[in-house]
This record gives sequence, C-alpha cells and structure tokens, in this order.
Amino acid sequence: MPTVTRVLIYEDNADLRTSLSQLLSGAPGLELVGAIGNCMQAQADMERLRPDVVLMDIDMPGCTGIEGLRRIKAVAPDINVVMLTVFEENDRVFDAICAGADGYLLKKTSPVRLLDAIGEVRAGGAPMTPAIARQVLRLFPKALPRRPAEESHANLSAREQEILGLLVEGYSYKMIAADRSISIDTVRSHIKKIYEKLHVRSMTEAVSKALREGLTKS
Amino acid sequence: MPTVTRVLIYEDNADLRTSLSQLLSGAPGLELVGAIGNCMQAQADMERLRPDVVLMDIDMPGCTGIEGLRRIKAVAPDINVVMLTVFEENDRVFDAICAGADGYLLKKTSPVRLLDAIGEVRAGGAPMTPAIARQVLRLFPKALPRRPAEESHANLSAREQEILGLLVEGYSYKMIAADRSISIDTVRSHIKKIYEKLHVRSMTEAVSKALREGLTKS
DNA sequence: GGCGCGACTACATAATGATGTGAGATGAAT
DNA sequence: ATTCATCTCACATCATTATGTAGTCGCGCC
Repeated sequence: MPTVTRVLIYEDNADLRTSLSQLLSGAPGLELVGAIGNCMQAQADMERLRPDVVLMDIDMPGCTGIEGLRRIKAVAPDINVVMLTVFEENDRVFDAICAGADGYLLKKTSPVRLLDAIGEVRAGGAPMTPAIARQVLRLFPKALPRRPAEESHANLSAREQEILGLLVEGYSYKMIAADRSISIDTVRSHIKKIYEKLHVRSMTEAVSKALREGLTKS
Repeated sequence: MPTVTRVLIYEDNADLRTSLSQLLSGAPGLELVGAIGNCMQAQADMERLRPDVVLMDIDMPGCTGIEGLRRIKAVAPDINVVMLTVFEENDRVFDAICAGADGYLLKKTSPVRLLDAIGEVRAGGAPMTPAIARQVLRLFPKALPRRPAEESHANLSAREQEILGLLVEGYSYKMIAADRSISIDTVRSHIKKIYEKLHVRSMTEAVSKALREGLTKS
C-alpha cells in the first residue's frame, strides 16, 4: 500500500470545490489528484487520475453523483467513494448505498472529520454521519425478502380488528361511530389501543401495517 | 424528554458486567437501571426497568442477544438497543440488523467511545465500528430483491407517486416536507391533486388504494 | 408566443385526528 | 374474590389534515 492516498473531488460549486481542494492539498498523507465540476467523464477520469478515494457531491447538474458513483464502481469497484450531500434524504441515501457508496457525509461536516473520513474509508471503514447510519439500519429490514412466518394478529381483539378493517376502507372516526352505532369517543378509545398494539402513531401507518401484514379479517 | 438516560446491561460474563456497571454508574447523565446475566425475561425487564438504552451482549447462554433483541423490539421498538460482540461476523451482524439493532460495537471498544455511543444512539444516531459500518453497506445491495416493473399508476406524475409512497410509509405532511425539502404547502398541494386523481378524500383512503393497486414505485 | 401542466409557495378556515385522564360495566381467568 | 382485558363513554387540548383560493416559474407543444 502506497503511503499517500490519492483523492479526487467532484463538486459543481466552484467555491466549495476550491475550499475542499485547499483543505486536502495541505493534508499530510493525501494527494489531491483533481477537483472536477461534473462527473460526465467519470470513467475516463478514473483511468487518467487513478484516485484511491473519491469525494462525490450528490447533487450535480448534468450527471448526478449517484450516476457518477455507478460509473466509477462499474470500472473500478475498489476505489472508495464517499458521497457528500446537503440533505439526508431517504431515497438518495438508499440509492447511493445500493450503487455501492463507501461513505456518506453531510457537506456541513467539519474539515477535521472529513480528513478523518478519508483515512477511515482507506482503512476499510464506512464514514457516515450518525443520523445517516441510523437511516441505513432502518432501511435494511425493508429491503429484505418477504417475511416468512407471519401469523400474529398482533393480539388485536375482534373489535379492534373490525375497526382497523374500517380504517382500511377509508372510514373516518365519525363514519365508524355511525356505522357501528357507538360513540365517537369509543372509536377513539379503540383506535388508541390499536395504535399501542401496532406501535404506530397515525391512521396511515395503521392502515399500511394492516394491509402489509394482513391484519384484518377479510 | 427526561434529562437522564436509563441504561440496562445484558452481559453473561460477571467480570465484564461489573466493569461495565462501574463505567456507567459513574457517568453523568446516565442511570444504570440494571445489569443482567441473561435476557430470558427481556420483555418483563423492559416493563419493570423501563430503560432508554440497552447494551446487549450478543453471545449469551440460554437466550442469544439476537433473540433478546427481537423480544425487546417486539414490545418496545423505541428502546435503543446497542449490540456488543467480540467478533464482527457477517451473519451475526446481518441478523442483528434485521432484528432492529440500533448500534453495533465491539467489546474491545474503549470506555469513552462506549459512553459516546450511548449519547449518539439517544440522539438518533447509530454507533458502529467502522468495519461493521462497511459490512452493512456491503450487505445492502445483496439483500435487494428485484421487482418486476409494474405499470399501473392512475396518471400520477412522478412526484405524486413519490409522495404517495411516503404517505404509505406513514409520513405526515410535515415529515414529507422535511424529507423532500419542500414547503408543507407544496405537500398539501400535491396531495390535493393525488386525491383528485384517485377519487379519494383522506390519507387512509389514498394509502389503501395505493397498496391495493400497487401505485407506488417501491 | 401563447397555452397548459407540473412543481412550487402562500394564507385561511373548518374538520378531523392524536393523546391524556378518568371511569363504569361485563365476562373470563386465576 | 379479585384481577385483567375488553368495550363502552366523556372531556379537554393540541396537532394535523382537508379544502379553497391564488399566484410564480419553467417546460414542452402547436
């Protein structure tokens, strides 16, 4: 392993590109091999500049960072690509990870942490902001194949299942009360219980869970 | 939000349990509510001790940490569970994450880092050793089932489908606005259009229709 | 080069939902 | 005989959603 780490930057904002460049140029053990405004030629850039680590802005005109990431990984999967973004949006994170990102940091990350991150990714780590790390863990179960043994009616009582069924049909509290001839406060009460048992906090979550896990009696 | 974080330890090795206990007892902002040698009674323990954070050894006789984790998440998904392990084996990591672990540290983690981790997980982060973080990212693409491209969408624009997808995930207007970095009024506006197109009048109806007819793209 | 459409923002009002606290009545279970 | 879950109802308060009206901006279309 060579002693210096060759770093390449993709960042469309010229100011940020400059400051990143300065940060990296002055860092021991690092060599900045380029700072490019778009990733249209990513593949060619890889061959020409042979970076070890790429810092990739995720929002770029012309060719998004995600697309750039794909291109890089297609020709050189061993290059470590750390994505930089302003927001921690769910889909972006997801897409980036599926495309093989090796790290995911916010742009507001401190310079020190950024330099750390480059070392970390070189050492086989995956630098991420805490919030993103958490998102990744949350995303994981969703990306998995269907749950095999799903039976549990989640301990819903018959009445509760019935009311959940009505929610799924799109009934409002008022409509349920009218339909079943009970007070709207009773409906509230049942729904509160349902929320507790399903661990949800809104009608939509309850409906979604009910449909996905077949909790109604139809 | 209480100012102290209630921490519970599961660790079968008595020596380690003692030293962990001592570490946590002396930490400001933390309250050690228990240090237990097995997780057989995990559910009861949760109700009795009401921890905010659980440190769970992954290798325990009788009932593995993974099983304990499952039990905890089944009754109290909001409790943050950080797994502790000696080795970073692929399968264990995978299972733990699928079971809903909120963090994953090696036992050789320094005391300071461990205390950090508790704060981090409380703040919505996911403390992981770098190598494990990388493993998680590597695991991700493999866990993806490919879905057959389905085309039904009731004339919903891409953006509308996207937002409908978030509704299905249980997002509120506010959460969608934050997630997509748009104003809440824009969310309203999109949802109004969705309602028109789907001929519904509430979130639950929209969610129900979306799930039944496969209108989202995820 | 005007037109329609999609994405975006804003403000206002009424309706509905979320959450807490409390409580009576019933029947099953220990 | 007492506990326990369920079903029922009530009141209160705050948050969120539903709906209408209205306007800007950019883009493809004819």
